[in-house]
Amino acid sequence: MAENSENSSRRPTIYDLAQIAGTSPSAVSAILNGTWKKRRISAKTAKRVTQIATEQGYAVNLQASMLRRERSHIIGMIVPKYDNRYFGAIAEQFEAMARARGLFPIITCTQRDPDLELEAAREMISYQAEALVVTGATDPDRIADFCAAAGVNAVNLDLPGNKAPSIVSDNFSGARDLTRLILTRVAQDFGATVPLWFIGGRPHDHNSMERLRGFRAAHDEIDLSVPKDRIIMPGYSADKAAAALVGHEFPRQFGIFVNSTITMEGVVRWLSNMIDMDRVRLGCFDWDPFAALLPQNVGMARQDVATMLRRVFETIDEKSGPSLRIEVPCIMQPLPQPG
Amino acid sequence: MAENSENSSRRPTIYDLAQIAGTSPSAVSAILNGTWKKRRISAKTAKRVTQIATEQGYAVNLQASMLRRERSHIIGMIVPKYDNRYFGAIAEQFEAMARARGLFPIITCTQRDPDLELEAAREMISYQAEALVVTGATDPDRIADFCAAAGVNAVNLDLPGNKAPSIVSDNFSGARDLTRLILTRVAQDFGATVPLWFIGGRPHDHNSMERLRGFRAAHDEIDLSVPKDRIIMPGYSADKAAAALVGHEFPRQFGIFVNSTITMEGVVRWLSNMIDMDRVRLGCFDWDPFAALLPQNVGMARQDVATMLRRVFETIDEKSGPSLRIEVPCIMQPLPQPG
DNA sequence: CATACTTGCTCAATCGATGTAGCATAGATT
DNA sequence: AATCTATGCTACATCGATTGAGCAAGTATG
Repeated sequence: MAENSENSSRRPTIYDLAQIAGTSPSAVSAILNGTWKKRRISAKTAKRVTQIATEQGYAVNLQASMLRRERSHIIGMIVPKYDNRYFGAIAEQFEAMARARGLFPIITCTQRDPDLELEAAREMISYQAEALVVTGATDPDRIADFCAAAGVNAVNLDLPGNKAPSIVSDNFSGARDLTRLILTRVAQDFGATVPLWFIGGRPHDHNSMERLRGFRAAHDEIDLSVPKDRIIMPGYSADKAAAALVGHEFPRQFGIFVNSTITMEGVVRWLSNMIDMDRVRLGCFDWDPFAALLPQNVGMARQDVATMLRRVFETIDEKSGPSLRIEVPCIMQPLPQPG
Repeated sequence: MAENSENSSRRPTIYDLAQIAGTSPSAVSAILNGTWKKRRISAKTAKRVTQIATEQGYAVNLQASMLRRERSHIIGMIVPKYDNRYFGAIAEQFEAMARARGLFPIITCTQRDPDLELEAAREMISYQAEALVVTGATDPDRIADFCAAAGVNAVNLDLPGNKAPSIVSDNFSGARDLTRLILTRVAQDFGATVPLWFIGGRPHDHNSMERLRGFRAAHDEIDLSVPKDRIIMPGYSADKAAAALVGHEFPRQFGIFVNSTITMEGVVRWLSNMIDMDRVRLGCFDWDPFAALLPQNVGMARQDVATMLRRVFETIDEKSGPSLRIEVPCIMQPLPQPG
């Protein structure tokens, strides 16, 4: 319908519309941004200009508008990957919540590359983002420093930092509860109270450390000690997990704590080469709908994305200090025995 | 490190830097955007200004820069969801490819809401996006019209339209090949050459129609006719698929064509309530790493995201007409029998 | 009839970066 | 000495939208 009549090459501006309507650019601007009543423009003129704007396929130049207004309403988010449900849910819900607050969300996926993370932050600041949510950054403090220098509000999500407020899952409690569940199910199904294996993650990664602490706490509660060689931390990737498992000896029946859904892919791949897959019970930190359907899976610690994001927006609104650290409990999803 | 010394409230501009450095804003601009050699600014001045810019935590105001330059280098993408690997891969690879071409990618997730789709397109155009990739839109033509009126290049991805060039998977061939594979495996494992069930999708959705055509073609090849009640299209969602399956009667052994990974979730949920899950063989259009590990799954038709996106960028560069329709073959991933 | 108020607009400065045109000085060439 | 060239900058208009200030014409009030 909307037809850019003659000079179809360039986008129309308020000056073009003003010329066509026989009014001033100021009037057009006021009409199109809704301040026309306050500025005492007649309804008749308003209607005419609006009509012309539609005909010409006009869209404000937000570059110019924001330059003048000195408010961008842009909120940026940095995400490492889109390859699991957790970050997918974060991105999706962040967008919806930002929009609901009248903000324009910009999300960038930085592939866990520290330089790309900084580059993305710099770009978002250049686009006049008013706040930045830094999710799962490998080096959150560098980004926070950079934001602070530019006077932009930053919040860490998922991985904590020291230079900006941080919202993270309660990895300790989540891992402890999940470990308890796996221990219980191993005891029930295999009739043995024995230490579990821990697979995935990096030994110096904050989240892995907290989860390992929870894993240990659940064992300590029932006076089990975990042999060192049962902690296998070759990174999160599926390939590394699968490779690491191949080199290990396992008893006839055993339980595994899987540190992420990505790691879980590797574990399941390895598992599928077993003759008897019923030898294993496992639980996974984080949630995936297919992983939830695996018969060996006794439960998943699902991170509470909605609550975390609510805290993120609160933190931004309150302009909290860098010492703030909020831990959001995970939602335990015990899985029923199939069949 | 970078410390915004006194007036930490507002971001420094080239005028602030010029004042501190004792030069003109023009010089600062030239130095910071790299054109200073051409403009015969001395290396000494350049070094000094760069230093000051870093100290002050300066970042260009791209709003102002783009307004002046009249080129934004922004490329927008509209995506329906982030809840499966296909759209996750699209978003991730689109970002990487856009960046590699010196463009700034903006992605928005529109939740399959036609109004939100149009709203997002309008917003991206207002941000001076130079091109728009419209992925899986419910109403691509409305968006294409809108883009055309604003003089913005649009390309449809995944779902085709008539008002802009479209890049889609070759759903027909992918579905036909997948159907062949399931039929073969059903024959091998169950010793019977019988028509399959088709589950998921909407009867008037382009992709579903094409896949159903492929499904039928593979049956026709071997002179099998598909009874009407074996085509179950209650939408893509997992819940609807699970609910639809519950009401059906199935023989002792049978095969299913699953129309998407989301649908697959519902199918597997339903499956997990079966006493004997080995009664079924299934194949799924689209790919998911966990779904690939299910023992009943004989293969997946993985959409070739990298190739599709390459075609998208080519199409944008060549400013192709609305009649262009490119079909990209799927990658068949037959799955080995586990154990 | 003069003054005040209302209505319906227009003018012009402004946001920050860019780039063309041009100016001043130093050194080289005729 | 006069001209030319190179070097190293500065001045200013510009991109499009916004907004405080203000103007002109009409209506109401004293």
